[in-house]
Amino acid sequence: MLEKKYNHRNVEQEKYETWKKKGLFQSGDQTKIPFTIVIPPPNVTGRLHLGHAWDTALQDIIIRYKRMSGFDALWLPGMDHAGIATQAKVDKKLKEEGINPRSLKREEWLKKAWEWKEEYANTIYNQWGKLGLSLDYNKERFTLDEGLSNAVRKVFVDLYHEGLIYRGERIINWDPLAMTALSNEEVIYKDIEGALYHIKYFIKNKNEYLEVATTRPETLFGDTAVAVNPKDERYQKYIGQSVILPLVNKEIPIVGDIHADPEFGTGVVKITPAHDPNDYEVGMRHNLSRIIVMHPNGTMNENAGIYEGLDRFECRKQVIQDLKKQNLLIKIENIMHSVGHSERTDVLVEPYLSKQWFVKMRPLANAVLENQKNKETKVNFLPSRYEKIMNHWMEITYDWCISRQLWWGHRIPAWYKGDEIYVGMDAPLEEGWVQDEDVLDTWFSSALWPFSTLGWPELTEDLKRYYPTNVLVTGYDIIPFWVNRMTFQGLHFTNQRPFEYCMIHGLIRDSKGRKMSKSLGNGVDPMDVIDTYGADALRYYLATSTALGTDLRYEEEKVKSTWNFINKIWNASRFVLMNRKIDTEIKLEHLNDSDKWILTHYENTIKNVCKFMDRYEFQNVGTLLYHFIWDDFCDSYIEMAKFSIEEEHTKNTLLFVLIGILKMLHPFMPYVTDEIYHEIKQEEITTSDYPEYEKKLIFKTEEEKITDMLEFIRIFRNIKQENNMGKEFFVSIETHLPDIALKLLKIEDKIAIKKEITNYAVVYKELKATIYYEKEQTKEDQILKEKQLNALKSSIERRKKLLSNENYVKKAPTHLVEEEKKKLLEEQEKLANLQGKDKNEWKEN
RNA sequence: GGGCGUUUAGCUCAGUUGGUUAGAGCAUCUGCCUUACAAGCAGAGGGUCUGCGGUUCGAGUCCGUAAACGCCCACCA
Repeated sequence: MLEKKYNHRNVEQEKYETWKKKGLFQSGDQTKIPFTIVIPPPNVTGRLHLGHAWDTALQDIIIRYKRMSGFDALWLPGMDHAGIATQAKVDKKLKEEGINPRSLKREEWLKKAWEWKEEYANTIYNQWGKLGLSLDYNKERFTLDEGLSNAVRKVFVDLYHEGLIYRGERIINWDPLAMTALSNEEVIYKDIEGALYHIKYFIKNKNEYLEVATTRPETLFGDTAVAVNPKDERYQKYIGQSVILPLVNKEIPIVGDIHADPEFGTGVVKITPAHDPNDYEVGMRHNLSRIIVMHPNGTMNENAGIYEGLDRFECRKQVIQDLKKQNLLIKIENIMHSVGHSERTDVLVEPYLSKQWFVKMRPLANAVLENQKNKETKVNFLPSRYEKIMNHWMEITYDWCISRQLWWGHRIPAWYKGDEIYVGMDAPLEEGWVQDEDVLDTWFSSALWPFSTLGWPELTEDLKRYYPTNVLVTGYDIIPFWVNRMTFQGLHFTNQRPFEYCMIHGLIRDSKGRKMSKSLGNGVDPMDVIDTYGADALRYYLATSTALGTDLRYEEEKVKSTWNFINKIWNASRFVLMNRKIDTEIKLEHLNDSDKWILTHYENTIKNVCKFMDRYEFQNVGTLLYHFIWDDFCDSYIEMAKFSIEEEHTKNTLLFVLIGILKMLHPFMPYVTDEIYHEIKQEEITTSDYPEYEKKLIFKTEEEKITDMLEFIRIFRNIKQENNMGKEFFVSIETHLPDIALKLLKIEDKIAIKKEITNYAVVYKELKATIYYEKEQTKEDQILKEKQLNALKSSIERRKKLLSNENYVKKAPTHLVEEEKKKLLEEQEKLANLQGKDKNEWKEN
């Protein structure tokens, strides 16, 4: 028997290990149709946050539903090595231990990194377990494991030979703290306060100067020209002449280039080809030399002369001071401008000329755009608007910088010998080749995740069976990093979309709508929530509280009320089990009206729940189940069942419906449903069959009868309560009322013959009764009655008007018109009835 | 500059292809310890669905327009 109180800790304890031992999450039943989800591999950088809990809860709900619906469900787990993020954490830890991470040999450092990985992977296993995720651990992968590394090399080598990967010197985004190149996606633009420094660049041999405005004066050591717009009448005459670069006293040309916008600043722009992407282009057009002025760590190099060694921002201060001294600084204009920051380290990104590896994006992106036009083969986004995000990215994307100056990652399979380059799966056999020191962007391997995890490039049984995957679940913030890249790599290498559907959820915010972040300290640890309310409550809350694709404000109150809901289920189950006839099969026979009523509601619930489950609209599922369980099953049916609890049909109906409820709830609340289900059956609910809609359990007539009766009861109670009746009243029943109504209303001993005292009519459809109440009617009572009458009258008026509208009668669906007519008649009768009573009263008074 | 989203009860959110008098949770008010549950039961109050215009017999829902808030992308000397 279930414990008296629902205790989530007791319920959830140790269950997960049992499930795993029993192999409930294993895929592979060849007799079934496969259904696959690959988990978005969490980074091995730390603990899972609420966003992970949400993301994985959604996936677990889908996979459990599919498993119960007869699919060979595979939910493939795994983790991501998370190159730059993990390396930063490992370095930080080493520094805390007093070790300079760069003083270690690569192999030594990697050993430390693997130790870190093991530790954090264990944390994540633990958290997955707490969340109750039905992952098939037999298929688990890690982005750095051998198979996946092989897939990464294969992709690199193939793209290289197809001309879609190349090595070149370009302006890239440089992170001076992590000392690595970044992709565009890893740069976060933030509006910060800055300044536009207006500097005099004197024209050679003249006492004239051009006013150059720049936000980064420290880069002037790399200036190799100044540019003006060739159409700018102010400066045309200077094109071809030279200016003297301040502080450096070097002569550099004045060029005419459309990049200079006459409207912006002074219309004169300094050109620093090695430190700005636009300047790089200008430099190419005018054949300018490229001077790098910084070391990789953001300090100035030898090209900065006396400023060598200074940090870039320190140098900026010095340069400004020195320009001021030489009277070369015209003014400092404070501006707000957006500046790129490194996603991981948050330092200002430095545009930097550097030799890196790139993926040539245009052909790959075009293939995606083409494929999205084909309804049969495209990736379907849920909600569909997110497709535009991907398509837009595909339209504007440019080459992807994939090399990273890190140790933690897939080493680039390129070897150099002098000027020769060799790219291949393995090192060349001859001596003298040196492998590229760099590793690949972590997203390069994640981009292959849906197929590399299934054994690609080998054509394995798993790949054939489970690929393409059915649905990918992730947040909208990950679309550019991951979804887009999986899509083009999947198309290119497997000729198929990597997933049929891409289900997008939002971000978790705090109750004030702010992003959860470490700096704000408003983060919520899902493990704390689980400890307080249980994983079941958290999962149900996360999955059902918001529509697909929109953000979620975390509110503890709501988790708490979900806990109450589970407690309700727990208690209802206790009631059913207490009254259970042991060891009998459930046979739905000799049903009474209320049995038929709940069965009808139950079947309709199944039908609608399945509809919404299939569309992944869990919010709607939540609403349906909540209403059905709490209102219909608990508050209505169980209350009715109490009057026939000794009868077999009642016991059977209770148990039958409870089983279905547990099954429908199971994907959302695996723990508590498992616990209760085991009290009923020996089998596992996880692998049991999902309820199916059965039309033969729909009883329209009885359903209507009980629904009307319940509504009648509600009206009756309302009148009693509104008039503060207490127990001093009598009732005359004027039409047939089911016995159960008398029982529910507790009026079996109050039936009386008509009395000429204060009375109230209770009318609903065919059901009528009059309550006699031995109390003088007060003014308030009369006002109340008047109010009721007026509401009724206006409703009748509304219906009359509607029905007299020819267009409505002609064009609206017939059943609606009929319904209107019926309601009108009912209300008119009710009005007549009420007014009749009123007349009596007024005669009395 | 381009695009997207949101705006519904005090708060957080639902609202299917347009169809009675717009729903839920929490909060509020009233009455109840009724033997599954007081973390509960029974009942109630609370909304000009952001504004304006249009289509329609009928608009929270479709179209146009404006505003507020938020997000994404691009540019930024």
